Amino acid sequence: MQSISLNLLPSDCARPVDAHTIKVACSTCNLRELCMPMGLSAEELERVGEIVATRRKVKRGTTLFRNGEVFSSLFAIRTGFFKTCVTAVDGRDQVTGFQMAGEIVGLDGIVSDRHTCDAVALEDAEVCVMPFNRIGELSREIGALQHHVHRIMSREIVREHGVMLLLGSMRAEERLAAFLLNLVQRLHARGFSQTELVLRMTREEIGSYLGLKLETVSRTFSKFAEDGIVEVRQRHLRIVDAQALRRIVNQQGGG
Amino acid sequence: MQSISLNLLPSDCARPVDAHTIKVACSTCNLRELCMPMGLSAEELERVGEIVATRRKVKRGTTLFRNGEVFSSLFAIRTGFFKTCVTAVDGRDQVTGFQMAGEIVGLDGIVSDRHTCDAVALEDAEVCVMPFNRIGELSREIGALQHHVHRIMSREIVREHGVMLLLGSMRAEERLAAFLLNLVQRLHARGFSQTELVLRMTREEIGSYLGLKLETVSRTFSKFAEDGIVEVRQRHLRIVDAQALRRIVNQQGGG
DNA sequence: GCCCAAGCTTGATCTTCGTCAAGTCGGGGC
DNA sequence: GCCCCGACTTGACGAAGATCAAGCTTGGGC
Repeated sequence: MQSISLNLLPSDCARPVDAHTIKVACSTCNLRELCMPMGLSAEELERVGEIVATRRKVKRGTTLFRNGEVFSSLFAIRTGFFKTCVTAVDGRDQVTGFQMAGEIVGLDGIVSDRHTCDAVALEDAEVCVMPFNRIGELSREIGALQHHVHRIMSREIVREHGVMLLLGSMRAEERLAAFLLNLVQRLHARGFSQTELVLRMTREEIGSYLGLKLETVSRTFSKFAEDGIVEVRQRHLRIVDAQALRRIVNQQGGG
Repeated sequence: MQSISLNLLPSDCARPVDAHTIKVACSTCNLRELCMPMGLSAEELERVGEIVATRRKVKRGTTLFRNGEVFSSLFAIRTGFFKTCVTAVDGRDQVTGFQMAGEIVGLDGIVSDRHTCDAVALEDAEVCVMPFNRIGELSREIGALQHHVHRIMSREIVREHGVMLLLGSMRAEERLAAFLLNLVQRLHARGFSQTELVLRMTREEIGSYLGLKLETVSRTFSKFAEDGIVEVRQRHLRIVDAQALRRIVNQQGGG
């Protein structure tokens, strides 16, 4: 099975990169179609590429940003895997999403100029730092970029609607099935297997995201394994019967 | 359940309004500070006001837009009260929010040029129709408008994070307490009482939003009433002890 | 290669909320 | 003013998942 790259990192974790380097990097980046607007002229593509001010490496277990920190940039994930989570005043916290290469984090910070959640690397990662004022300036000139930014934010809103549906009306098996299908679909879109994956997060983190306790996540994995739907060995997962997962998600909650 | 209405509208429900009328309306609208960016020059304010192409009345029980319909405009609520809800393939649906005067609906449609949820008026309502391409054009020229649009979308993302926390980690009493505090706070910001309100939605709709069944919502209201925290008479609510509600929300889920 | 702690699994029991059922209330239409 | 239906309340019971507890697995650090 293909593992998501492990970026063994040198110590320079936030080095500036000159524009030329970035231009080349963006236009040759295989994540281009995930991060960048489509249908740009060569000149526009070059200018949009210059949005990326720096790269930043984030070690596993450390935060890219934290609740309360000043917001100044959005981040495009180049490599690695993140979770974002919000924390209530009483200390409870809730994983609000898992993000992988090509996805954008930091949108939560725009409204109040401060981040309102934490972004934690679940494996060593690298992100492109995109100063938000630079995005603003350039999207005033390049319509496709402006629309792209709007689409990214709207997509996040729609994704969260889906999570609300999941949390509000699905049972444990349905939630986990939906989660696995979503994860494997996104990995597949990045060239990974449709059937095998390595979970980068703990049972507890999955549980937090799905509104379940870690024991319930574990038991549900075991149930799926018994039923021959998946094979589970710790964080290594093989989806044996994706159709069964789809049936589980689409069946009415009531039975 | 409401019948599926096809917007059989009286003819004055989507009437164009000339720019002068709108300019006057927007600049005198007491919702201005909710809808419009702050810190604009008089000239900018006038131009931003021209975004509103038409007004549209939406009768109680009918939809402003529906899942699958082509997206072309955002809507600013002038009067009335809406719910938005998403529907799963199996027919389950989930209320994703309740919107009141000064709030913006339709952001879900940007990503795919189609709406992905329904917006239903819970009381007779009127909205300002703001064609999205016009917003795009003008925000290229007026930086404050551009930032305003970004902030509105980011605010929605952050709001949904809060709902995810609620759905993922709170118990029934905490959910309802958080819901009531949020509702009364938003009403208060619009000049209504801090302690009395009329619920525009059914117990079932509250339950859908909070991931609870209507019986649980009803029982929890009764419990709050027994404890002297609120007075409930059908949809009329008086909050007697807001501090108690805050304590309920902030207490750890575990006890 | 070994050790250890973090993460995971599994079982037993308890709690919360959902389900089903049987009323009651109240506002809109006549 | 009365009727009726949709909305709401309340009770009894059951099921899903939480909690508590005990033991297992494994991979990362030495």
